[in-house]
Amino acid sequence: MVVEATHLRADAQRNLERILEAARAVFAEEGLEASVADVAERAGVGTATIFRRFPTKDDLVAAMLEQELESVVARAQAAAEANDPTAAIAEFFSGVVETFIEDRCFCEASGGDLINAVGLAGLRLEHTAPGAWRRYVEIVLAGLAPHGGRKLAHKPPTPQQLHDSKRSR
Amino acid sequence: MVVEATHLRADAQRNLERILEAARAVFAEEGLEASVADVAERAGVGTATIFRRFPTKDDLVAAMLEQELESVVARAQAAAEANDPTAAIAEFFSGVVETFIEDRCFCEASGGDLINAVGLAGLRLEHTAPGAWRRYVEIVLAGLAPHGGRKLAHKPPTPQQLHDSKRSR
Amino acid sequence: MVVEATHLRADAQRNLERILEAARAVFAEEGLEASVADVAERAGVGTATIFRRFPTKDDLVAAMLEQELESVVARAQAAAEANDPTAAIAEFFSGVVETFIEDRCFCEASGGDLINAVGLAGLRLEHTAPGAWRRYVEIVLAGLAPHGGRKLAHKPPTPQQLHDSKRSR
Amino acid sequence: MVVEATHLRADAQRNLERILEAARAVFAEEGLEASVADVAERAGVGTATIFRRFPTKDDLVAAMLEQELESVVARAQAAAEANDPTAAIAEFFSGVVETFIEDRCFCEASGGDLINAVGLAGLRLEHTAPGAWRRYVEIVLAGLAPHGGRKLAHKPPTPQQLHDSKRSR
DNA sequence: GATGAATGAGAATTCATTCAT
DNA sequence: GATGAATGAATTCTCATTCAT
Repeated sequence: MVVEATHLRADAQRNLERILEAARAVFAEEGLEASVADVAERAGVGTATIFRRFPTKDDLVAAMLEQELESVVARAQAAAEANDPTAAIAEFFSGVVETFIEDRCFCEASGGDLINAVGLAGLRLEHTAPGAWRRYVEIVLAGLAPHGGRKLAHKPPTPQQLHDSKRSR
Repeated sequence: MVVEATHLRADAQRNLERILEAARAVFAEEGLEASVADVAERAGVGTATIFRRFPTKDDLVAAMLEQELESVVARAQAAAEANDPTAAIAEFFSGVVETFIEDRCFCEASGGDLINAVGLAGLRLEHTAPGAWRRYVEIVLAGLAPHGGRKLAHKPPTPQQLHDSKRSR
Repeated sequence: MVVEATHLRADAQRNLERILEAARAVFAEEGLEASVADVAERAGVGTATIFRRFPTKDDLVAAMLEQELESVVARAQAAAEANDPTAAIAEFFSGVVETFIEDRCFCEASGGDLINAVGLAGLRLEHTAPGAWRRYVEIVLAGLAPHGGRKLAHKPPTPQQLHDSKRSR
Repeated sequence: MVVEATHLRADAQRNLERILEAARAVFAEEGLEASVADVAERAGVGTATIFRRFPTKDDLVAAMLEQELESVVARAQAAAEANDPTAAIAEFFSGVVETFIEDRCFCEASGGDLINAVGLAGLRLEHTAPGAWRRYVEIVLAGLAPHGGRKLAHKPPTPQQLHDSKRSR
C-alpha cells in the first residue's frame, strides 16, 4: 500500500481510503477539474480532512494516481511472465489504453509515452467514434514490431524522463 | 489572412494582430487555461479590447487556431504534390507534430488522430526529454507503412468523427 | 421642439432626430438597461456622436422622455377642451396607461402619480394577464369621482414634487 | 423563521443573519441592482461567504423577500380576523404600502396588484413628497368600496396571474 | 463634426486553501 | 482529529465614457 506512511488511527485510515476511492470516482467522471469539495462530499468527509492528509490538491491527485498505477503494474508483471511475449504485450497495451478510456483523469495525468498518446487521442474520439483507439493500438504495435532488422533512429525517453513528464501539468 | 474581414482602422488592425500574436504565445505556453487577462497583458491592451473583437474567449481561441490551421493546410498541400509520397508523409507528420510541440494549445484543441496523439504525448515529454516525440513519429510511421500485405483489423475514424472529436472538450 | 437648442447643421439635426427615435424604440423594447451602443447601432451613428449631444446616458433618456411627454401633453389638452369632462378624464387616463404599457421605459421613467402607478402594475401583469390594467383604471377613476361630498384626508403632491419624482432613479 | 433550515454552527448562524439583514438594508436602499459586494461589505463578510449560502444573487434576494413576505402574511391574517372589515382592509392596505416604501426592493419584486401599484408610485414620490402615497391609498380604497350597486366592467387578475407577474423581471 | 476603437471600473461566480469550533 | 465556515484571488464578460483618427 502506498498511502499509509505512518500509523493512523483506525478511523483515520478508513477515511483515507474513502477519500482516495472518492477521488478516483469523481476525477474519473469529471476530469481533473472537479473540485476538492466534490471529492469531499463523495467521500462523506469535510474538505479540511482532505487537506490535512494532502496539503495540496495536486498531492491528492498524485496519491490517487499511484493507486491506479498499481493495477497497471500488476498487468505489466502478468505480461512479463506470459509465454507468448507478442500477444502479451498486445494485451497489456490494449488493457492500459482501455483503462485510460475509462478513466480520463488517469490518462490525463499519466506520463507521455506511446500508450498514453493513444489513450489521449482515443479519449477524444471515444464519444463520436467509440473504440477507434483499437486501430491506433494496432498501428503502434505494428510499428514497434521488429521488421527486417530495421533500427529506429531516435532513442526512447528514459524511465526518469517518462516519470517526470507526469508533472508537466 | 483569415482575420481581416472588413477594413479596420490602421491602429485597430495593429491591435488585432497584437492580440492574435499574444494569444498564440500565451496559449502556446500555458495551454487553453491561460486567462484572457494574460493575453491582454501580453498584447499591451485592456481585456475589454479583446472582448470587443472576440465576444467570447472561445472565439479568440478559434480565431487563433484558424491561423495555425492554415499553416498545416499549406504543409499538407505541399506534401500532396511531392514526388516521393513516403518521404512527404513523413515530413508532413513530423512537421505537424513539431507545430503541436511549439503550440500546446493548438495541439490540445485539435482532433484526436495519431498525429495528435504523438503531439500530446510529446508535449508532456518535451520538458524533460526534448525531441522524444521524434521516436514516436518513427514508430507510428513504421506501423502505418505497408508490410507484407498485412491488413489492419480495425477501421479508421471517419473525417467527420475526427472533426467532431475536437469538441470533446 | 424640445431638442434643438442651438442652430445645428442640417445633418447634425437629422442625426439628433434619429438618435432620439432610436432611443425611444430601443428603450421601449428592452427597457432602460439597453446599452447606449444598442441605441447608436439602431440610429446608424457612432456612440461618440450620441455622447457629443448627450453628455450622459441619463441625459439621453431624459431628452427622449421629454418627447414622449409631449404626446401626453397633447392628449391632456384635448381632454381639457372636451365637453364631457368625466368621459374625457377617463379616456385620458386610459390613453396614458396604454402608452405606458406599450413603452415600458417611458413608464419606468415617469413621475409617480396614480396613472403611473397603474401603468407600473399593469406592465408587470401584461404578460400573464393582458389588459388587467383596465380594471385598475376603473377603480382609480371610481375612487377619484366625487361621491357624496366626501373629502380626501391627504393632499396631492405638487406638480414640482411629481416632476422631481422622475429623478428618483 | 424561514432561514434556519438545518442546524448551523453558532457563528455561521450569526453570519447568516447578518447577511440577510445587510441584504435587506442594502436592497431596500438601492433596489435590486445593488451588488452582492455591497451586501457583503455591509455584512462584514467576503462575497464568497454569501455565495456559499446562496448560490446565486437571486437566491439571496428570494430568501430575503421570503422574510418580508412573512410580515405581510401576518398582517393579512390579523386583518382577516378583525371585527370591522372596512377598517381592517384599509389598515392592511396602508400597512403593506408602508412596508413597500421602506423596502424598495420588496416592492419592486412583488406582483403587480393595486397595492403594489401604489407602492411603486409612492416610492418615486417619497423623496420629494413623503407620505404622498397615503392619498393614493385613500383613492384606491374609495374606488374599491361598493357604491350604489356599481359593477366593475373588467375582471381582476387571478391569483396565479398575480403571482406570475412577479417574474416579469 | 463624426466615428468607432480603447478602456477602467465593476459584476457575478468559483475554488483551493486556512481557521475557529 | 475532524469539520465546515470563511475568504482572497481569479475568471469571464459588460458598459458608460473618453480619445485618436
